[in-house]
Amino acid sequence: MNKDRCKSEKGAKELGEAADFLKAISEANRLKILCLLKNGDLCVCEIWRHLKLPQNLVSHHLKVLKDNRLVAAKKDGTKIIYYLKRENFKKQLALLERFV
Amino acid sequence: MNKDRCKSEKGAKELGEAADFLKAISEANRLKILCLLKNGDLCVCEIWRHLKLPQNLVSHHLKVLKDNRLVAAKKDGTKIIYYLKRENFKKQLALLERFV
DNA sequence: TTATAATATCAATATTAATTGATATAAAAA
DNA sequence: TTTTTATATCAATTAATATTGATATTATAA
Repeated sequence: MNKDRCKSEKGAKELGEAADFLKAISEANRLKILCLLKNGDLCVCEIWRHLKLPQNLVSHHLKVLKDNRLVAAKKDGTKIIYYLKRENFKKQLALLERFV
Repeated sequence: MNKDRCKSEKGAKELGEAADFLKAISEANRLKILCLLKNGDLCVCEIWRHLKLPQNLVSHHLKVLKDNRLVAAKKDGTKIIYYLKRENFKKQLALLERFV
């Protein structure tokens, strides 16, 4: 069984979710953000410093990651600290592995 | 060491490659093609039958996968049989794991 | 040889995503 | 209170990708 996962209806939905996850991480700058956050939480200005992109573009990429629940943010005074949502990341990876 | 992979020059190049790989597989129909091919090699017309997309669009998606060396094709009479390049797939996955 | 089946390519359009520039918000510092 | 710092949002533009329709190619079958 499970041989036809990619043909079933349920499979089609999960396959779409897996594709969404992949879209979220398939951009070099976002991949770099994830990579940076692996080594510790960072505020936007630090991420911005590493990426060498306009600040609003960094905000945009962070939003994509946040909308996909791969990162989350917490307030620290005037700064916003971003951190990895490792468990969601793993969950998505596990879903992906059912297809490829 | 390796703590700063995502900050180095070399890291940047590999990160771009990882992103390309992810782009190639981050489309639901292509993901489905990969999934179908896991269960065995298929000619275009069979893939086409499963995907329910126009034939030329299927050809397009196959080309994207082929350009990224995730699948390859061999001739069998009038048919073209596509098959997974498992070793390349694994290689790309391994590269990805260095970042995330 | 002509017709058909299987596949690819090409140009045009549509859709989606990234980038830019300007502006808004909120907290902290002066 | 005014200014500055940190961040987000919004609208406009550009760039990338997917989709469509038409046509080319190649091998086989009639």
